[in-house]
Formats: sequence, C-alpha cells, structure tokens
Amino acid sequence: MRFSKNSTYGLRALACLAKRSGTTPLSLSEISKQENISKKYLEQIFIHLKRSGLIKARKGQSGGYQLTRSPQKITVFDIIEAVEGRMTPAECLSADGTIICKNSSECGVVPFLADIQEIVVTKLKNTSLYDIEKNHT
Amino acid sequence: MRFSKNSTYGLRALACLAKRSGTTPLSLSEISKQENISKKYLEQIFIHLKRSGLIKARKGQSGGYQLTRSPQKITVFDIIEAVEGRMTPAECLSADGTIICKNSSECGVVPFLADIQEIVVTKLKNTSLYDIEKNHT
DNA sequence: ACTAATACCTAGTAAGATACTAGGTATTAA
DNA sequence: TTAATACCTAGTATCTTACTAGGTATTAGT
Repeated sequence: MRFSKNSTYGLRALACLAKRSGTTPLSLSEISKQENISKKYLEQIFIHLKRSGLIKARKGQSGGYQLTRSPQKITVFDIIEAVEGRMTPAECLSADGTIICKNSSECGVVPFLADIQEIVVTKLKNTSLYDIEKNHT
Repeated sequence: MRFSKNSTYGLRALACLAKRSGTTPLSLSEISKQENISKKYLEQIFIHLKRSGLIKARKGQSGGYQLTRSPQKITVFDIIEAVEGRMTPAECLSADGTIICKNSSECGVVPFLADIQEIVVTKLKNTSLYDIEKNHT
C-alpha cells in the first residue's frame, strides 16, 4: 500500500509548475534540477500528464510546460489518475468501487476494501495542487 | 496504491478462522478449499501470521489453526502488518509518519502523503476481524 | 538561415517485488 | 503405525518499477 514514484514525481513536478502559475513555461531541465529527478524519467511522466490535459507545452528555446488550469482546480486525484491509470485497492474491485470478484462471493473483505478505496479517493479529490504547494513554503 | 494479494489472502483466511472462533482448529487444506487459494502459498502467509502471534497451531491429524484472540480484538492493521511488514505510503516516510526525506526539504508532497497514511492506518486500526466477518453473511 | 534548446517519440533494460511451487522434516491424533 | 497436519528452506516465472538510449520535430533567439 504505497504510492509509486511516478505519482510522487508527478506531484512534485506539478507543484513546481503551480509555483510559477501564470508566468513563463518551465522546462523539464529546470524541474529535473530543482527536484533532483532524472530528466528522461520525467519525460515519460509528462507524456501522461499532457495526454490527460493537465498541462500544455511550448516547444523550442525558452519553451517548457504550464498548467492548463489554476492550481486550485487541479486535484491530486487528477494527477495520480493521469500518471498511474485508475487506482483500485484490489483486483476484485473496479475503479468505481463495483465488486467484480468471481470466487468467494460471500467475502467480507471486498466491501472493506471498497471502503478504503472511497476514503482515499475522497481525500485525493479534496486536495488540490494549491494545497500541496502552499504546504511547502 | 493497492493491497497485495498477501494482504487480501491473509484477511480472507483469518476471516475463515474468525467464523469458527471458539471451536476446533481449521486446517490449511480446508481454508485453501474454501477460499480457493493455493495451500502452499497460504503456508507462507501463515508463517508470518503465526510469528506475529495472531494465530496458534496444532500439528497432527485434525490439527490446524486458531485465533489467539477474539475476532473483535484483532484489527485489520494487525493482520496487514503481520503479513506485509510496516506500511508506508512513500519512501520518504517512516512507519510512524516521520519524514525521512533527504532532497527537496521544501516538498509539500510529503506532508500530504503523511495525511493519507494516517487516514488509512486509522481505518485499518478501527476495523476488526469481526467487522470483516459480519459483512459477509 | 542557423543554432541551440526544447518537447516529443519509441524502444529498450536492470533490479526488485510479487505470486507461486517443490520437496522435504517434525509432530500428533486416530 | 499411519495419515494428516504444521513447519521449513529454497527455489522460479512473471510482472512491475524505475530508469536509460537514441533518436525526430519544433521553435526562439541570433
């Protein structure tokens, strides 16, 4: 039960963008330096973030990335889902909490896992990039 | 962000024991059949559960396992910790929530992860085997 | 127009975790 | 004595994670 590095890297990187929200784009090289994360690895993560529409890019010199929305309007859930795909706490649960278990239909564990799922997702959805960023100062 | 099979198998297996709490021991073969989990695999999990003192065993014919406490007094946290070791939501957090991050000391992500950790752990500690078991009926 | 800096793309790969298996020994009830 | 059980050590195949390599496309500044 742990968040992957992809998720934490993604969060940290977008927190950097949030810090400069409204100004010029921030390049991967700079983020990489600031956060001490491999640039090549960040690239992979940013592909997902871009595809999910959370960030936009400008190519060329003095190019880089910017958030498409204000930090208040981007939730941690958005970011983790973009980077990681849908999160489920066990195989026998779908992302919306539906139980898709075959064997042991009389299993009390699954509803419990669904509970956990809901609790965590709620927290993720109620935390914005702004919240993350204002923590740091 | 997902529980391992070890955890869910452990929970399901102990839920079986909880169901028969106070009666005769239940053997791995039976649990394996009931829950459709490989017996050999369950063996591995039960080694950890035994070492952590959640269950006791009786060898020989008509032997098997029993809980050492009532289902009300065994929490999901106990079980997952036994099976999985200490749970932390990210590398930079210790099990008690302390931040052990080296780089990026000004990182707002870590306190957030600590929050998640606390929320999940609280839920795990507030849910007993009895709660799991009564769900199933 | 040229150059350097950037995003963007595809394909890897090493190490570790996960899930599971094999083949035994020790103990005990019937 | 036997069969059923727990208990133990050592594997191993597959998947995931984290990360790297080597390119092409685009653009700002000169």
